[in-house]
Amino acid sequence: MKIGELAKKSGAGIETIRFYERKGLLAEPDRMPSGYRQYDASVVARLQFIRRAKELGFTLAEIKEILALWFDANTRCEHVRQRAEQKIADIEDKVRSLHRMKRSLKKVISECESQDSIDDCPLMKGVGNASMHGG
Amino acid sequence: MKIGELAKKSGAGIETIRFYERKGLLAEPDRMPSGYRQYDASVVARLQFIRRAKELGFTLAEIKEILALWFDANTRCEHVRQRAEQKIADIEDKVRSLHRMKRSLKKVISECESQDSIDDCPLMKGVGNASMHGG
DNA sequence: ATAAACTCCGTACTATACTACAGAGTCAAC
DNA sequence: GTTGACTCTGTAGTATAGTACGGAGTTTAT
Repeated sequence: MKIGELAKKSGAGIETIRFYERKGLLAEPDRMPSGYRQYDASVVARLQFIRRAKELGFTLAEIKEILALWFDANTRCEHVRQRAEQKIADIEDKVRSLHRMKRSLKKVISECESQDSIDDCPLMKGVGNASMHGG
Repeated sequence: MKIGELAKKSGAGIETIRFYERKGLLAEPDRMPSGYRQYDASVVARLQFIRRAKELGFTLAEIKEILALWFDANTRCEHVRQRAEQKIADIEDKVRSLHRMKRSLKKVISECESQDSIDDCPLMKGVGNASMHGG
């Protein structure tokens, strides 16, 4: 498939795809005789993974690392394992924080109904109560 | 406390604190007669919350919204509830994706040991196997 | 009193992650 | 066989989120 179709299927822009290639997040694809880039279907999933990982707060540099883990696994096993375990720890950390945020937001909702005090949120413990209403 | 102490306690830079003020993530603080900004302890937690939320992939604009939820709760209840529920749904989505990533990374580790095939990852289903080894 | 450290405001610079040209070549349909 | 859509490379511009001055005034320690 050509770059335009890949862009459509993955939801990324054409320029973004070429940008990722320059940055090493996508391998340099085969070229047609004309010089046009030629992609196979797997790149769609790879681009969607990149997008999702970005939404989760990973930088392109980190995503590049994570992607590499899948393809280095056979080659430099022990080193890769350590990096993968570090990434898992990072992820578990993020999950815990998200759970805390979620619980706090639920509290907001229930207090919205009961008009109780609002500042016993674990993350937001007294998070500054200056007037932001309308900033 | 003055801005320098706040910076030290929160881990944010002085310039960053002023930047957040300009962006409306922090309320304009009281001033001393000299014009120096005067903060109370609660702002430390607020800044730490901002940092964590950033690591979780929220933009400053989103963080501003989330922060507002805690202080708008009394005023525009029903509207706030809906926004809070949307944020919770976003968060649950992020958590699910992180769990998937984690499971995939664990698989990498176990396959690292067993040398099995690597591409039955839910997110990474055949995520492009062009040679990235050394990019 | 005076030096060192801190703060003020405004502007300019940086890094990351795109996004948009310009000017040329290629392919697909009529 | 030409029009229009697509692609190429390279460079330049944008948005977000800071970060770093410059030149001034303020506070603290000696």
